[in-house]
Amino acid sequence: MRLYKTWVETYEKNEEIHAEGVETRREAEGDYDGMGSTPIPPGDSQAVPKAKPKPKPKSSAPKVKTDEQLARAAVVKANANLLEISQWDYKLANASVPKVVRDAYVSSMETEGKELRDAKTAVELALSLGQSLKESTEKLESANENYRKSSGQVKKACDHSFADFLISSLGRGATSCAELQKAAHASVKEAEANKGGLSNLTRKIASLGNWGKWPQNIERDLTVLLQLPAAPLFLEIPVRSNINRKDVVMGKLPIIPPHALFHYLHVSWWLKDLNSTFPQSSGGPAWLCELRGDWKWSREAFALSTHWGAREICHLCAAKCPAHPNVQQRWTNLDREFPRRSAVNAMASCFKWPHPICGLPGFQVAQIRFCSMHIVNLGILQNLTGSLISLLFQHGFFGQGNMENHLRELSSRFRAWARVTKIEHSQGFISSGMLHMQDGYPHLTVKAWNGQVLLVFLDRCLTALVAAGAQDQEIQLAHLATRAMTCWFDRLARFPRLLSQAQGNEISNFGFRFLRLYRQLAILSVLRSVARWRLLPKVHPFRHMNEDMRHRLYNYRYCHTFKDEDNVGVCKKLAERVAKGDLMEYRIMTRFLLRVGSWVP
DNA sequence: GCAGATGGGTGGGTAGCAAA
DNA sequence: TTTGCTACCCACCCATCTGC
Repeated sequence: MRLYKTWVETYEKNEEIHAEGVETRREAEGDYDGMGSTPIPPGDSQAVPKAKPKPKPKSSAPKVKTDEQLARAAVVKANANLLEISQWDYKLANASVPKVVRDAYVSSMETEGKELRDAKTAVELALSLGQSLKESTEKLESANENYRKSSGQVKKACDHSFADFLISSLGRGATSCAELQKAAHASVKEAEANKGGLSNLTRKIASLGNWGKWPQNIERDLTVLLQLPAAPLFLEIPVRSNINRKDVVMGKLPIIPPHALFHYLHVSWWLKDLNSTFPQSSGGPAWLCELRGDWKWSREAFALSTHWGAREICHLCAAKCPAHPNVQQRWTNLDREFPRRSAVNAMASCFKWPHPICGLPGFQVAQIRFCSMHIVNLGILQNLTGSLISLLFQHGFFGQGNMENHLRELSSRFRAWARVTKIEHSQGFISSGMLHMQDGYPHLTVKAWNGQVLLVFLDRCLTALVAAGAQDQEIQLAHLATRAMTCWFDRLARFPRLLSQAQGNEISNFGFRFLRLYRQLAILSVLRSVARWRLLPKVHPFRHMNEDMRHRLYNYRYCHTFKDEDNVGVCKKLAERVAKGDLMEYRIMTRFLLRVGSWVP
């Protein structure tokens, strides 16, 4: 949090200083009508002092609930208990509880369920007839309490959190199969000595390899116990030869297609036990929520006909390329909220051929998400920082000399600033090779996080430049755009996964403010014939991301691919653990998928 | 005395076969 | 089909040996 506190505190002051001039220019151009019916207020909305809420008078006695309120609470609790009762068979089966014991538990719970249903019916009857609820509510509460007491033992039988922890450790490469069995065996011994309880799954893990007698069989027995989620396919790919690392030979790479894995998690869970009382219409424990990846990956993986270079660039809306005759339809029209595609239109217009994922239950085109890291950090930000450095060089902020000297001075100051502010980064000295020209525009190639930190430093540089009296319009606009983007990153990191409406508005306001200012910078660069502030197609998905955060209230930090790329580290750990034979990749994949196979929600 | 080579022990497996 | 078992492999650790 230290990173963000460094600029948030000073944001309002700077915005107040510069916002007025910028807003006046914007209104004169008349090209911005805000986001739908919600215009972006000049300056920060927090600038308006809020009236202090009046302290509530303390009540002298706790509020007494009415009979009806008590009855409704008891009915809600009974409903939850009845739902839980309907799932015991499924849960016990997944906890590997023997069928005889399972049936006994389920039968016992069904008896409790009958008592609950009768008591609940009595309450509802009294409610409908307008009779006194006191007696029936007490009976229902008593039935709820009885169920709570008697379900305790069944809950214990389903609790295999220790076994899940062990298998999860194995799937992360943190332990070996033999260690897994030893830990489970030790738990069983301790539980027996102290007459404690243990889940059936932990006992089964402890019994692998004939209770550790044959350690070499443990992995085999574990694979049989947990079962692979799906049969893999083998792709033939060119790889370096193991013999001399120079020749290229064809190797077999095992994969499980995502739709096959999803089929296992969503469909086969209830197909494998049709007699289960688990509600079948809801499928297994998994549900398709989002498909994450960068734009290029999504285009190739889902055979999207819409992409940055196509006539229609977006699978979410009908935005057209800049050469389209209708100006309003072009993606460069950053002020416009394009209407989203209907499901039928998306299926007909966006896919070259139907991907198997399209046939999954619950699939929608909008679930193919844009990754904020690739769109912003590795796209817009690289052009923004490149242009900012170019602008600062032009004004001699980093002294005189050639480009190499400028970059060396920038790097020195940046690293010193990061040391003092204790912001971690891995950015070494920036060379001229990293600041290259892309289609004639400056473009800084740095890692995603380093770019984010560098942006904060460049914001500091612009603040100093403005404080020194720089009046140039480009500097003023660049300063505001940079500040808007840093605040956007701040809110992205600060806010939770599910946003409140106020949070959604706040973060999207910063996003739209950035787009508006960046577009003004792009126009200015054309008027001045200076190659800076390139408008990438990625600004269009950036607009969609902000629209989503405002309307759907979902923080885009939770659907970027930072974490997914960390899986490389997990795979590396697993690769170090498994045997290095011809089937090494297959073993890594099966070990990785053990977590999926063992996962019970 | 030190650094590198060597060899045995151990852990964690793989492959395969026969009995239950 | 599952389980018990044998033979074997490989990586790593650690003690010992060897050459400089």
